[in-house]
Amino acid sequence: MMKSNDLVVNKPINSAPRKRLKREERDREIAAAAVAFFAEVGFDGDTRELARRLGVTQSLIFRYFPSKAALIERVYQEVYVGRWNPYWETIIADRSVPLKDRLIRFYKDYSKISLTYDWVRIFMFSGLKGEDINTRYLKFLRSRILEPIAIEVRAELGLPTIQEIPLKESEVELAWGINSRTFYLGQRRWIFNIPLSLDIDEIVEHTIITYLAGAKTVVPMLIKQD
Amino acid sequence: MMKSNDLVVNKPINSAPRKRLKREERDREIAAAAVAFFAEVGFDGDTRELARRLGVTQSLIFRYFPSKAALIERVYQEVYVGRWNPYWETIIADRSVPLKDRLIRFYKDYSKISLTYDWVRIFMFSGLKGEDINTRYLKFLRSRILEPIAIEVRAELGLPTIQEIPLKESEVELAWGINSRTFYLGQRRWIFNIPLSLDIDEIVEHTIITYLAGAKTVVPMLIKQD
DNA sequence: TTAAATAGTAATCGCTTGATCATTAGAAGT
DNA sequence: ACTTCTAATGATCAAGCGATTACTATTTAA
Repeated sequence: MMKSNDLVVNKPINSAPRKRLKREERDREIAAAAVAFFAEVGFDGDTRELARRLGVTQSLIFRYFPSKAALIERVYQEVYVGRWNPYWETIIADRSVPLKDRLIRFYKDYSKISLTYDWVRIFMFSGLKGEDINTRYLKFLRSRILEPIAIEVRAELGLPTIQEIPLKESEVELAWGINSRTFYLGQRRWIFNIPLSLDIDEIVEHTIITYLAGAKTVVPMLIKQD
Repeated sequence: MMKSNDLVVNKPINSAPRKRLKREERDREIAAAAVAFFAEVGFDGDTRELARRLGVTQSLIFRYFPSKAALIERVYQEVYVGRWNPYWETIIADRSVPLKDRLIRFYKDYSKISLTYDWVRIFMFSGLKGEDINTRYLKFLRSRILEPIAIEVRAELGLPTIQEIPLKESEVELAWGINSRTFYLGQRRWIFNIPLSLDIDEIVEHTIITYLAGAKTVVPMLIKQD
């Protein structure tokens, strides 16, 4: 809702001297501002307000992006594609390190990206909007991270390999638990506004320990079932 | 976005004979439709579309609710307040039943409410909108469910009571784990559109077993720390 | 110094949307 | 059947918003 003393016009508030940036630089500036802006107010946020925050006219945005939808698409690229670190996938599989340490290391690092204000909120806003990029991202996460974790747990517990007994859905489901646990931290912090009294790193450690303890009890049962 | 063949007028599509309901009945009908509608499209959904789904004119909505904000407030009441079952709180504390069974029983029942399409999505939409009702709800949940669970775990494991050693933040944090785990199921199903291949009841059981196994390992450590 | 190229602006269009109000019509009481 | 009450309608307003276009100002190259 607007306050009555806000004046909505089509130009930036500070009539500072017109700044002329190179096309690529302005492009990045708009994209970055769009990520922050849409993360805050959602994708229904209007382009005039975004322009105001950039100190630029609203029409300029449409000289860089053909439509608001295209701008939003760019935001997805920045957040989903641009922040994935392929090295993560190798951490999980490195059996020269104890599994517990691998998991803790990965999740601490992954949390630094995926538990930021922008990431958490963009992820939820786009999900609620029905964008299939979320679905694709989660499928990617499953195949690159969760299934590998479930496989490593088998090895850790001296259980049959997936060649002998294929991975059960419920084993992957158990691994989702870590992910859901940490992501929920981000939601509490950045969506529900409940400050976390404990350090995230500390919670990650407890989560991994809890997961491994649970897996030790549950996984042997799971793979015996039909 | 509108499709060009949609015709937006200010009257219901089927010009069926005008139906005249009692004030209270229409009130409930609008509120129920608003829950379903806003759960689907978010709170930026427009009142004309809501009216169309009700088979009623848009102006009628404003004869029952003074503003859209008031209608949304009503939606919160329906979802947050109207669906809480006070009996849940007694299940947790009933020591005549094994803790594992109590937890499974509660979470299976709670899931039936809080993992519905409407509930999950309204919860996220209102959270992202910055409504403090989410914060209040989660504080309520913490005091009525999570802290009691942490207390019961102490008793189950034969550990000191909270009179002897006050409840640690990290013990409550561990209990959040169950909740985050199950809520994430709802999000995967109703927001990210990933169908769950396993029965929710089954996942709840695994989650409780995993939690209790983890608690057995972790909680004794936690309460020894400063 | 001048002209071409282009980053940026100001104004405006057309449609959407919350909200209002005078009017219409279905039901209840007599 | 007639009157009264009020649920529901239809038209309309004003503000908001995505998008377009003619114009302006700043670089860059000749």
